[in-house]
Amino acid sequence: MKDLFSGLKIEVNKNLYVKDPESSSLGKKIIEKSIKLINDKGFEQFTFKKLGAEISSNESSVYRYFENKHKLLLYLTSWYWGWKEYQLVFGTNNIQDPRQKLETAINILTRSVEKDSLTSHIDEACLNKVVVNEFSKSYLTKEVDRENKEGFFEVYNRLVLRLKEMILAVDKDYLYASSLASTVLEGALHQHFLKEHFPSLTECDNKVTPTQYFTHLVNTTLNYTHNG
Amino acid sequence: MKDLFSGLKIEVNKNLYVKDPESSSLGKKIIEKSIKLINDKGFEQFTFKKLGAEISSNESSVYRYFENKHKLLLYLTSWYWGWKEYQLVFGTNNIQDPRQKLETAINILTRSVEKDSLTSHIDEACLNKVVVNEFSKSYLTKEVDRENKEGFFEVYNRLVLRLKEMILAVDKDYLYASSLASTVLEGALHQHFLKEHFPSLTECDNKVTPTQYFTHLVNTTLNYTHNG
DNA sequence: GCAAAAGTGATAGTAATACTATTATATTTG
DNA sequence: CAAATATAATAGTATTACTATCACTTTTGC
Repeated sequence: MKDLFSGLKIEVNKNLYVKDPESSSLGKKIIEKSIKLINDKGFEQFTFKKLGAEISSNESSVYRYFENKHKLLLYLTSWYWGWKEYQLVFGTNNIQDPRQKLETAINILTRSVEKDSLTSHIDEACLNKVVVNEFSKSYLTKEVDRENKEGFFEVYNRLVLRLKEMILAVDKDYLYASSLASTVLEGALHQHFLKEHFPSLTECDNKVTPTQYFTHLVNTTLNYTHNG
Repeated sequence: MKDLFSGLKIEVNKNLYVKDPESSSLGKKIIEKSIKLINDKGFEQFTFKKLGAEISSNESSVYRYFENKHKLLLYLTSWYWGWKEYQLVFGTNNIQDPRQKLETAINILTRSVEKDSLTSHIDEACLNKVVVNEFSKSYLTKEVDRENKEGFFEVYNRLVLRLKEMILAVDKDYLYASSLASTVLEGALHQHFLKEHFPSLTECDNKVTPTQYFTHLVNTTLNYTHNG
């Protein structure tokens, strides 16, 4: 995986940051430590002051990179979805059979993230936990429409559309391809969360994965023979 | 609907409030106006000070009913799920055919909420919007395990279990009944949200409902003929 | 090699939030 | 009608989410 991606920069919307954190070592430290700190404390208890201490600097330095913690969260989650998008595109592009392609896509998009480091400063497994716990908070806001217009959710939108196209390639008559695609992406985060905190609300555990569940769900739904 | 429920009190966990808001007219006003205010401003911008002004009282009065706004949100969402549970139980209890029963359940749990007032002070349609936008924030916290142990999510847990049982009644060999049940409940909120803010990520709109999508999804999945 | 520019770290300050505490007044109830 | 309880108002604290300023350091461009 590493070789495929080395030297590759994941693009996020430029309005999410004041100064590109990838452009300096302090910026990279901000990204690295913010992921750990949000994972440790939760987004509500995470502050730029605490982050400043963590990077042996202070609040004001962080503000030079990000306007506020909401934008930082949008940056981190956009990066995550961009990273998933690369995995999806490279992982499926040489598969001819639509059914096989879709199954691979679902695997990539719903599996747990192992330590598999594309970049030295981003711990993808930790970022995955942050996404599971905090991604919803990035769009469940009163500013969502304006921010969506500004392109802050562009990567995520594109990812759902890619999955939708793969669903339609398997069954062009399926009526709910977008909804199913968004259900798989969002639902996978949710099942991973339930696994940890509400085990009675899911079959997923150490042995059963969200990937198995969603693969079965999509397969049975698209196998259904339509009338006429 | 009204007749069935009149005089019925929806039970929520007693540790969610300091003083039962149903026990006084000020308490009812707190519930009534908090729903509207959270819906207007979003949970992050909602404060007890603003709520105090709204009920022509002040902050300190609100604190006598609820420890903090997080507990108030838990109270409101628990009430909502309790209300849904009554609809589910009364709406399905005389249906014999498991398939028909499940279809009715999905309809009740995924449909949009119309003005249909069980209580004078709770606007269920408005509360439904609050649940769509804010419910996730009530459990995506670092305190979720402790609070779950305390029973703060009891009603929701029970609702998923009820739906799970109905799924198993249709197909006792289906391997992912809990996951499917939690997907339907959570996914319905999500599809309603997408309909409003990310229309390209869902087929749901004025004509297609989340209910149709989930009914189709569950039907096709449980219609699938197993090998052996 | 040096001056200018840019980046960083530290401190101070503001308005708002999320409370706690106290007290006076109003209302309920035994 | 007195005692208990509920409410309203005010004040105060620590923290948050910033903005502004300034000194110091590092980078860079000629």
